[in-house]
Amino acid sequence: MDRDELLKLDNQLCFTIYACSREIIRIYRPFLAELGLTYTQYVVLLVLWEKDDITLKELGEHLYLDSGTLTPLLKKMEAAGLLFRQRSHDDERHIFIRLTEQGKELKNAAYETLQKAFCNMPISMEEASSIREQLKSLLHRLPSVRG
Amino acid sequence: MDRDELLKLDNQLCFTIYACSREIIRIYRPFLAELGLTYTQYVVLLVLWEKDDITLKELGEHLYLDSGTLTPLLKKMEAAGLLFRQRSHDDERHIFIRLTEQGKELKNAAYETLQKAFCNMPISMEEASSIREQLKSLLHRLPSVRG
DNA sequence: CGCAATTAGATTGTATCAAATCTAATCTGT
DNA sequence: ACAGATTAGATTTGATACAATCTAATTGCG
Repeated sequence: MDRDELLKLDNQLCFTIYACSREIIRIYRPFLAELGLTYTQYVVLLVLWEKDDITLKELGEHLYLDSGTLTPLLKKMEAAGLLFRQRSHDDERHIFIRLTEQGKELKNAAYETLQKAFCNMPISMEEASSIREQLKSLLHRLPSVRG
Repeated sequence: MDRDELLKLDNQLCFTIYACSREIIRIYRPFLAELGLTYTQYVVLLVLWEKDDITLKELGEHLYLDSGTLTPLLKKMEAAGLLFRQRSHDDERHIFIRLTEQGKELKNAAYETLQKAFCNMPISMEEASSIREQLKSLLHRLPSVRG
């Protein structure tokens, strides 16, 4: 590909993914607002609903986020009554994150809300699934700072 | 799909795109730093290298970004000597963005740098192109605040 | 043991993003 | 002409992201 072609916005996979990410989150935003959640708070809960009582580090590995992002986010969610942050007795360097009852309860409302949000997405389950698997394959191949 | 399946992080197209976006930008970051650019500054230049002398609004339409993001970004790039911001004489509500010679020059270095960056991506041109077209198709179907 | 290296998390500073609001300029219908 | 609606940008505020740096705790090894 020549210079001008390679540098066209339209030919950039990275930009397409970047733009898609922001536009999809924009669509989710009003639905998540009904739950009182931001998008990042929502994905934190997705992890905890699957596996509760994990360390901040493990949470960050699932989400590809570091402590600089998670620490203030989790403090806000703790203040909102969604979860607890508790240092490990064995090794005080670890912080364990546990859902409150309220945090666990929210899963039901989230399920209803997310179904509505998905209906607003002009894409079939099959197409979504196909693109998702292709991107997951790419994501797992990418060199990571987390090894 | 039942409740637990639907709410699994692994089954979320939106999260996969969101994580991919950040991880790819992370890979680009050190390469762009060689050019003295952040990722957002780089995509602004991609647009201007294709079509110079456009309004802030048109720039925002290409990038899916609004003035709240672009105004401070463009002021920083103006201060860095990459572009000029100039109000239209005909309609002073419009700001035209024009590259400086330095801004135009940077395209050559960016081409070299981006080739290097792409070599670091564990993906073939064909696969990248295929995923890109699928995501562009989705992106163009999404309802937009910009109509 | 005792010290260097490692590790987890917190903090700080910079750079996005986006919703809401504001100002100035232009357009529209009568 | 002119009031009301629309439009383009700027500003403000709040929420991420992330690199770099710091602190405290733990581990590895001679």
